[in-house]
Amino acid sequence: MKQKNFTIRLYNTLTKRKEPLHPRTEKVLHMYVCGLTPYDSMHIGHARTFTIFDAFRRFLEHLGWTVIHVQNWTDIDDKIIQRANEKGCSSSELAEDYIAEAMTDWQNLGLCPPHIMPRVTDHIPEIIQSIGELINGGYAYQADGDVYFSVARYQNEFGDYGDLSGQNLEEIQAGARVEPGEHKRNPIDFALWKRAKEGEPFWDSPWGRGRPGWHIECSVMSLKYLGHPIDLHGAAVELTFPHHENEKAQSQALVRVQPVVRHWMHCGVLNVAGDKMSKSLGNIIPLSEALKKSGPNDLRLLFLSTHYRSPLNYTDDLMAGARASVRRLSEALTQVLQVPSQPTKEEDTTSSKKSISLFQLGHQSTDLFYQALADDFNTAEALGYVFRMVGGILTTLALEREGLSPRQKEALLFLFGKIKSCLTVLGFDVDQMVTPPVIQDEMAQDLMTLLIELRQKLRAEKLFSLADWIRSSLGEKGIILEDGPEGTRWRRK
RNA sequence: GGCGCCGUAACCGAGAGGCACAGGUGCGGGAUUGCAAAUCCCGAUACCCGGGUUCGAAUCCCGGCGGCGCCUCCA
Repeated sequence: MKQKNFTIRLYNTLTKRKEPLHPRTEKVLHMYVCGLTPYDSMHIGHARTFTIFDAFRRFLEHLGWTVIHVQNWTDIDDKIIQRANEKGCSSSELAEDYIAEAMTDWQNLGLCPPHIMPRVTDHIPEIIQSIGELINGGYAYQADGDVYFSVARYQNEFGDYGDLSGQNLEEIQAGARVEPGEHKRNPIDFALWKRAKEGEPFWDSPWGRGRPGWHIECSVMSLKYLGHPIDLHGAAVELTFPHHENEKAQSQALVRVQPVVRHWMHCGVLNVAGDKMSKSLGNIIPLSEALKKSGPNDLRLLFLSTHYRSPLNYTDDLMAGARASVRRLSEALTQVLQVPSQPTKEEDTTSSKKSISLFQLGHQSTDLFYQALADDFNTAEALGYVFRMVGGILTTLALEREGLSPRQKEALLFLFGKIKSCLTVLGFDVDQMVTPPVIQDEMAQDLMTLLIELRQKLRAEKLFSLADWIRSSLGEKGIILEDGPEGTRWRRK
């Protein structure tokens, strides 16, 4: 698979079209993804966004690309300061705590760590230097300890402000506001440097004590680690304006390359039962909370079963559906693992034909799988092809109860390999799907085994009411027993 | 109000001129099962509305209606 040469087409927010992904060096993608502002726990909306970029990265890597993945921590900002004040700790303590927590969540979700995760507070000198350059270039001005970016001045020279978010200057102008205490020449100008108020954390700068504005950190850090033009810049759509529009203007003013980002990839937001997650609605679902009920595979399936640009409306039913889908995958894969030890029957014309069509199913579905991903990363369609292979396996196994021919066995194992490979490309943990559940506590594990054996003995004695009582009692504890031909297995509900 | 996205079965969700075989979840019937579960088979239900273009429209165009996002807090 590594030698496959696909043209990868991806919707570009800047041009509003699907375009071939053209990195500046062939098969090397410089990818910057806007990361978290660590002022609170990571929630499932973040998880969706990061899962999408994680899967996209794995897809490219699987095709033999090198992806240089940079994702920042915006570890100083107004929300962090406010939160730290509420909690009575310092901004950096607060940020570090949430960064540590997010890294754990990140791992639990099964995400590849980005190669570089720069913190804003580690880049203050670079940021100050860049702001200085913008002032020298005439793109920025000081006002009472603040430094603002002059959109009008930028627009004069580059003429593309508003292109990314699809707005013209008048429209932006109409909506622009000036906060009390700001000294902008023009309401659409935005802060590069904010003067520190009483009690706020600060860094010394040529313009006095303060901290970076919201957008400059991404310009500075993306350029520092990725150079330019940056091949792909990603985040959720809601960052398109103002964040990315402003970031793009600053970066272009800094390096005078247009476009400084070749491809903007934005994914849709996640809503909860129709509403945007917000503190006032109290409907924020922390990732750690979601991971208590569902495994990383379940969440990943949920996120990838909708096209990345569509909004995703999270509900418990939908989550349960995703969990059931993963169970179907596990079921099929687990069953194939038992194929080698199943009785073999003689090869004949029929079994040979059947195995050929299974091989075809595998080849064709895998092909379509990659094509779907190459066409604007359509994971929803791609997963459909995986499930076609799953159907092929389960149907064959159900139909050939009395035995499989050698070639049929081969074909099933071939499908297993294809499914595993496809799922791995998207970042699923296939090993976890085929691993029976374990109990960490050894004693508890022994008791469980004992209970199952006891129940088997009761069933052998036809003491079904007792056996059923054990099963339903365990059911109340969230443990489901399944009696199959190979014995009884258990799983968590 | 401006800009953008969207409307496909009970639900989720692909498809973008050529028969609605996507796929998943759920539901009904059957097989299997001591009974369940799991699995298999069969089944039901869908292209928001109205015009237009076309031999042919879910798909393209126009107009409605409805929903969502952004419009300086946002992943």
